[in-house]
This record gives sequence, structure tokens and C-alpha cells, in this order.
Amino acid sequence: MYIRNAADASPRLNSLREFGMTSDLNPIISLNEFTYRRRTEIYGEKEPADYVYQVKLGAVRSYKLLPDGRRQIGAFHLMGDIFGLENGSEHRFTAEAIVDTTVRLVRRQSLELVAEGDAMVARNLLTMTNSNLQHAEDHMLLLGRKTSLERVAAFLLEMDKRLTAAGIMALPMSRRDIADYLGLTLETVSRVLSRLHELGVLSFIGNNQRQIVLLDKQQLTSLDLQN
Amino acid sequence: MYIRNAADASPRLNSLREFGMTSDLNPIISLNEFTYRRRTEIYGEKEPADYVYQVKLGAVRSYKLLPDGRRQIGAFHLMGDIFGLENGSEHRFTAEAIVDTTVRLVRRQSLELVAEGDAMVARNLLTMTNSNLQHAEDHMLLLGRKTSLERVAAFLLEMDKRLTAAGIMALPMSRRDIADYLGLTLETVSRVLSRLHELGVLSFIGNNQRQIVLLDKQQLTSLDLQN
DNA sequence: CGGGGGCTTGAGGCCACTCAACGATAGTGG
DNA sequence: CCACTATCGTTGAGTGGCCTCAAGCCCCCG
Repeated sequence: MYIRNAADASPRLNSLREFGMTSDLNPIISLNEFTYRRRTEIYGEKEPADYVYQVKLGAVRSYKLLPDGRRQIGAFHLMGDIFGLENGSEHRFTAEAIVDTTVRLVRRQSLELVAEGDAMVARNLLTMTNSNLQHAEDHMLLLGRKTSLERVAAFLLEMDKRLTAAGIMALPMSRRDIADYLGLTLETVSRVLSRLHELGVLSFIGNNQRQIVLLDKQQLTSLDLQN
Repeated sequence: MYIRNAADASPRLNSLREFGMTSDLNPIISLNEFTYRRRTEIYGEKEPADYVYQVKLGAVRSYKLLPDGRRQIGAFHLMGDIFGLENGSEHRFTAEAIVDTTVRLVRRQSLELVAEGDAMVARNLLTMTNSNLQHAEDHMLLLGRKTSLERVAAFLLEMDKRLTAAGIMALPMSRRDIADYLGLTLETVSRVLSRLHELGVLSFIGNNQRQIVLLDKQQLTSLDLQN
């Protein structure tokens, strides 16, 4: 997918700061916003990585596909997360909006140009790449060696840290998304969640199966078998 | 593990170059060699990351352990590979010599100091971290979604690129290592290799089950279901 | 109100795991 | 040099955890 209408205009230094990609002496970089409707592609695997994105509102999934349709989601990007940052010139994942999502975007080239002259920015790039790496490393352990129960527990704890407000965790993603993130099937995810419900570890709000309250995080933690 | 006797001496600019971590104007960094016997730990998970390593001779496995002993190997480091490069101050894997292994090592601090002043070196650090990230991303797909046959095929092709000489691939690692890398059991790995042997895709040299000739890489590739 | 997507639950199956036996090899010590 | 032992690899039999297939419900949305 190519950016259709990034011809918005006025670059804002404020936003760049939020991007974590600026220090005081930088030239101004063009920075735009764009909104994607739910279930639309932001970029595809192997497309040129011309832009770097930050989620302003919404949620994004990054995944790889096998020829026969099997899907592995490598990460969910939530409010504030930066994604699409590749070193090579091509994206290594497909990125899709899970719900209607507004992103800020910067040309990769501008970013590189700034990084060239500003050690602080360059350092931020490295730090970000490194935290992506750490996440992937932890996820390899989960995918290679954990049971379905441990995977779901780890998922709930991860999401809890990232999107719980007022004790309620509002998941933007479907059971299938969770399954493809955890290397399971959607039925298995559903069964495990039911089991955790029966165990009194969590409970659902109203009839919405995506709004969850974690009643016993300690038990969840003990189920996960952390690192 | 801490470096016991890195009191060798003369820093060599040559080696630093090989390390890919120098350009012409750098100060000289102390660079030492050290040899680890097979099955000894080079560093442990959560130990301070004081050194960065390069395999001069031998092979290394990097892994995470769960409390009950389940192991996930994140990467094998072969001749020329650099490992132990973390952004944070702690190692995120345990690294062990698979066979007797000689490494070059640099203090992380020196490296950072040089990177500070030399954009070229800083760039190399980012590139290296990024290729580690790419490997981890591909491995997540393998661990989350591929069958045992596809995993072993992918493994063989990966190793073939890295350590085949004169048509013969001499694996330094055991079946258990391979299994823990691929998220399988050693028995499954052994069975799949036997099957590939029967299919005429590969053959073993002599009585050594670790020396393999790939007879039909094309078929292997089609078994892998690449990315 | 009709249709489709999302979630749950049940029944049955299969792929990889577990447990076990055995042979071969390499490393160790007398 | 040889016996001893641990490690490594293969193979078979049986099990089980997760997958597949299927049905049914609910909710949202057009």
C-alpha cells in the first residue's frame, strides 16, 4: 500500500518530540497523520519501507503469511507504539489496522538524515530496535516451549500492562488474532479463556468477550512460568 | 561467568577491523582472545553484559530456560558471528560453547565509546542488531506455524548456507540442540532426518550423524514453504 | 430483519510428545 | 591400552494436547 494523501501540510515539532525522534537542534521533519479503516492494510511485506509509523489511536497487527495462509502475528502495536522501522529498505511484515486507526508518519529517509547528524536520535533508533528484538526473543521462548495455558496467561499479562484502564482491559483484537499471535488456534484460545474464567482468574464485562477484568494477577503470573 | 584471564596483551587493529567495528580514525580498543571448553558457559542470562564476543573458532548456543528446564535456543553462533551485543546492561540469553571455542572479545564500554564519536561504527551496531531482529522474526514464524518437516528443512538450509564446505555440512550441535532450536523434541528431529534420508534428500558421511550432504536442496526448499 | 462475523462448546483425530530399549561412539580413568 | 561410563542417536509403541470439523448462539450492522 502506498500513502495516498500524505499531502496534509504543516510539520509540527511537537509531534516529532512525541515521536522520540528529536532533540533541540534538529531540522524540522515533515510529519503527517493518516487514518486507516479497520481491516485495511497499512503496508505489505516486501514493500519498500518509505515511512515509519506511530499509532496515535487504534491498534495494528504485524504478521507474516505462509503460502497456504497460515499466519504468524509478530506484534500488536497499540497507542504510542512505533512500527514499520526497518533497517533494510523493505518491510518484513504486513501491517494491518485492527480497528479504525490513526497514525503519525515520517519519511524514513528524513529520519535517517536526522540520525546522521544527531547522535541522540541515532541512539533512540538503536534502543527501539533493541526493544523490538527483546520482545521477539521472549516470544520465541513462548512459541517454542510454552503450553497453551502459559501462552494465554503471558498474553493477558502483556496486554494488561499496555491497555488496562480503570481495571478493565479492552482488547481490540479477535480470538483469531490472539491465536495467530500465540501460535494456537482460535478454539484453543477460547477454551483456555473459558477455563481461566471458571477458575476465577478473570471475568468478562457484560456480553462483550473482549472486555476483561483480571481478578487474580498473581495466579496468572504463576501460570505463566516467566522467563 | 566472568572473564578469568583476559590479560593477554597487545590490541590489534587488524582484528578490530575484522570485528566490523572500526573505521580509520578510531582509537585503538583492547581486544583479547579467550578459549572456552565445550559445554562451558560464556555468560549467563541476566549477568552484566560487559563484553561483546566474536566466534573465531568453534560454535556457541544462546538459550533461555524455563524454571522446569524447558529450553529454547534462540540462535547458534558460528565462525565469524558476533554475539552478546545487548543494548541494556544485562544479557538476555545464556551463551555456552557447544564445542571448544575461541572467541575474540571487546569491552562493551569501549565499543559504546567509539560508537559515540564514529557514526560509521554506530551504524554497524544498528545494522547488526537489525539482522538479529530479522532472524528472530523469521524464527517466530517457524516456531509458531511450521510443521516439524518444514522446521527441519529450514534448519538444514540455514546451516547449509553457513557451514557447508566442499559439499559437506559438519554440524557442531547435537539432536537435542537442534530440537531446542526448532521447538521440537530430539526424537522428532531424528525421525524427520531419517525420513529425509529415506527420501534421498540427504545422506550421512560415514558413521558420523553430524556430517551431512544435501543431495536435493531444491526439494528441501519446496519442503520449507519459505516465508 | 436478514446476513455475516465472532465466540463458545463438543466430538473426534492426528501430529508431535513421552517412555523405553538398544546400539554406537566418545570421553575418562586405571 | 582397555574397560567403564556418559553421551548421543535411532527406532518403536502408546499417549495426549492441541487441532479439525461442526453446530449453535449472540451481536452488530447494513
